[in-house]
Amino acid sequence: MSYNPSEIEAKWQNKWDDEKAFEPDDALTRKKKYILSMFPFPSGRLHMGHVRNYAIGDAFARYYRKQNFNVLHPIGWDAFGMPAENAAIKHGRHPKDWTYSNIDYMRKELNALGLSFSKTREFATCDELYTKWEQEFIIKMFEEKLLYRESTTVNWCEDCHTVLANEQVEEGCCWRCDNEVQLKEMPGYYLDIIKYADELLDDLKLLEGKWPNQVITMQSNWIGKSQGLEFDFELSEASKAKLGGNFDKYTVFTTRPDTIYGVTYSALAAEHPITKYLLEHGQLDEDVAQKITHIANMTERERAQADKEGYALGLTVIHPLTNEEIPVWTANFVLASYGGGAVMAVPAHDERDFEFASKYELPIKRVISGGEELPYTLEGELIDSAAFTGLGNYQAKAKIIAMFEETGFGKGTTNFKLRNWGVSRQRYWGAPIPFVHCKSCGLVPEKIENLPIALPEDVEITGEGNPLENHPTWKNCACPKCGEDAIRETDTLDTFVQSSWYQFRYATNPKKWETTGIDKEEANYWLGVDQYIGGIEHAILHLLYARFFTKVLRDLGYHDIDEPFENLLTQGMVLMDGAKMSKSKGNTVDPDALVEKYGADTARLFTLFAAPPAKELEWNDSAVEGAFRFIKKLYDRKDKVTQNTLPDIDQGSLGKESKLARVKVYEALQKSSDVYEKTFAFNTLIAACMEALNALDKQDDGAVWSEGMYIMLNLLEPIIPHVATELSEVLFERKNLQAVLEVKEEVFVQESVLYVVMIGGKKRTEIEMSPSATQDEILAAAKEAGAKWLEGMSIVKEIVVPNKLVNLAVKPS
RNA sequence: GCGUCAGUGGUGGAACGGUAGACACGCUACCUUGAGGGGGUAGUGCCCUAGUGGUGUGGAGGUUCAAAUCCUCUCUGACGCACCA
Repeated sequence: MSYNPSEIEAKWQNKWDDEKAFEPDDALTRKKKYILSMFPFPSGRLHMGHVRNYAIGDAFARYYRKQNFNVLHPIGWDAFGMPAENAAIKHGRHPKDWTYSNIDYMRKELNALGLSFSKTREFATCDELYTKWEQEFIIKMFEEKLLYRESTTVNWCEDCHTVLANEQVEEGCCWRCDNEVQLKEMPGYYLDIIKYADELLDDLKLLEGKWPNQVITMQSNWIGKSQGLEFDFELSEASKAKLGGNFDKYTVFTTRPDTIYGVTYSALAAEHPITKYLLEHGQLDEDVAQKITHIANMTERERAQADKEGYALGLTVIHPLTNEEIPVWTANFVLASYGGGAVMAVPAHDERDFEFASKYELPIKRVISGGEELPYTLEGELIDSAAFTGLGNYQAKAKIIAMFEETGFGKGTTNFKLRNWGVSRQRYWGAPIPFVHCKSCGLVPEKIENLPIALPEDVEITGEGNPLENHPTWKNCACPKCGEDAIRETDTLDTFVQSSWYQFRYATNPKKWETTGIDKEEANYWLGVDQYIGGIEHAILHLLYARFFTKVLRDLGYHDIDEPFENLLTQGMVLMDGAKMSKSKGNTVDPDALVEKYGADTARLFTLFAAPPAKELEWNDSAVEGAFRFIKKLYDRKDKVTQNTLPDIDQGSLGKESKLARVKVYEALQKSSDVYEKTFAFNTLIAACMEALNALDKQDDGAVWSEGMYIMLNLLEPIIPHVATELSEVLFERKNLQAVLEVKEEVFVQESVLYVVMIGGKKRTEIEMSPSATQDEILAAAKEAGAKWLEGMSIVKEIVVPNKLVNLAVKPS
């Protein structure tokens, strides 16, 4: 019978369902592996990126199951989010209906790929039971003051009608719709991720060698820790008077306290309270005021692209060390969101300060020696710096900070680029933020026993505003504290909140889902995730948030885990004609059609064979055919097998080709643990199996064939599970899939060893030697064989690499 | 500008510092088939005077008996960050 993938695949998918083959043990006694591929958004259909992601994860899960681990390999749905609402607006379907029917369809698609997911642990993040626990966490975070509500300038996407977190702004545009982001002042809920910035940064060390370097560096840069000095500039008396006595001083931050004697001006952001005061009280010339307002209305990105621009504010401050009076300017390069929105400017040793000072003819004073031109930003000795003159600038930094601390004028401090995570979204299809606004009690969290605060279903979604705002019976409620009339919060949580803790939900036994959010004992057993697989695009967003949530939930007592994802594999994109597959470009391949035509095993084999997982995968129709051909060949060779167990083979009785075939088979077996545990180079493991099959084909010993298939099917089962299980069933009653296979070293013992003879570093000839040959014998044979190239030469050095080669270093004699 | 990663045949890609190009795709020739498809055999980095020849892993140096691999510089590309004081 010839290879019929659809029949075989349906048969085994049903059988696996019946056998409940992929559920982890409830008992937490065996060694465990938690294998997780990032869960999908239920967009409607699977794409090739999903196939790649889940093929990789499934290979790990099946491999470790065969190594006798208790394996948790779950799947779920990242189900809240804008596309559901957009679909509702476009097609008039309710987001809930749209989402759950997409899930039903995509579940079937995943099933057709033969992925070994636990079926009992599946959930969607829009399930009310999931929302319930999430809301509990949010309330606990509020109680611990990790969640707060505040009105600030936020990133606003007009297209999506919602606020965006800093991490969701890419090159000044919305991460989802690419619309330009605007600035807007409005209230919102924030998670104090900065409180965990140090731990998030330090613990990156624990991930070295286990996460891609690139991701670690990106996170480290994003957190952006810098250490320096924070001190106050006292305003001059005249300036205090000008500000109506409302301000005495303001704080600045610098990472270069060693240059403090070179300060020639100070600059404030357009949004700084002092700048604002001057604007609001008409203290500035009208055209200057207009220009400053114009700057304030620009996004950070626009300002970054603009030329340096600033205006003197007619104020002065006192230099804390020299008591000089220093002019205060406002400048478009000073960011309101960092370091208090005010800087000391040292044009001699900072490029921005220099550019600005040059443009506005402000004085420039060198205080660090070195180099010829200004600005000079490298190391050097201090000059013209009072008692610190002559010190190296590195040493001076520490001394100046110490001096400020002693005198109480300032202190050493740390600043982060990381901003607190804004989690409120003005959208319907998300988890409601479980708070109530009460006239007398203020902001009040819901009572835990009232959770979940579920979304009302009777809403009309038009795209104009948040439907929760227009739903009186939902919006109007009683205050959980005083019982008076109150208004429910209508903002919902960022969808990244749901994906920040799903790894803990899977680890909690579904039997407890009604009564427990995260089971501590089970979380401690299953986590960290032993292998996490997903796209590089989450390097900052999801992976940073999930690390943060893990630490917060730990501190709230839900578990004792520090890092959620032990090992991370970031898969490359799937490309067609060099470009990312996308509907808009029309260069997609439909996984359903692929499975229909060739079967799931071919789809999986191709995606794992065509490129190593971390690299981009270029689509190639002919290579898919090639993968199909290999499976077909493997299937056809079942007739070569003569025994239904692993045979004992007398190596001595075999011909040369059979011996070589055994070598290839055992080389593949040896490679397998390396691939799963270290290199992840599935492509080379598949290549090794192809070599083994090619070598088996060159001989006809039934026992060698039986042994070869027994082992190869075991190795290939994680990759092409249907056909490998089918053949294993027919040939070996699946005994080969239960066994942990051992390498037989005697297979590698050869009667003769081929040595390459190199003369002067060039390959010249080969010699065949007995494995017991001494070094002298090998050298003698090499010299004889290479006599032709040794003529007129004298040997200066002789190298013998056992079982590999001889290198004779020569020079003309 | 800064950071990370990567540059190997026509293509995807292999190579503990030890025979560069495994494996696969494509291509060429031949065999099988009525054709197509499928299968099989042989060949396939480049150059030449065709050899047990020369050369070859973006480029230039270096370390080594030996370098795609290690070091220095440089070029190119991808991704990320980007006035962070």
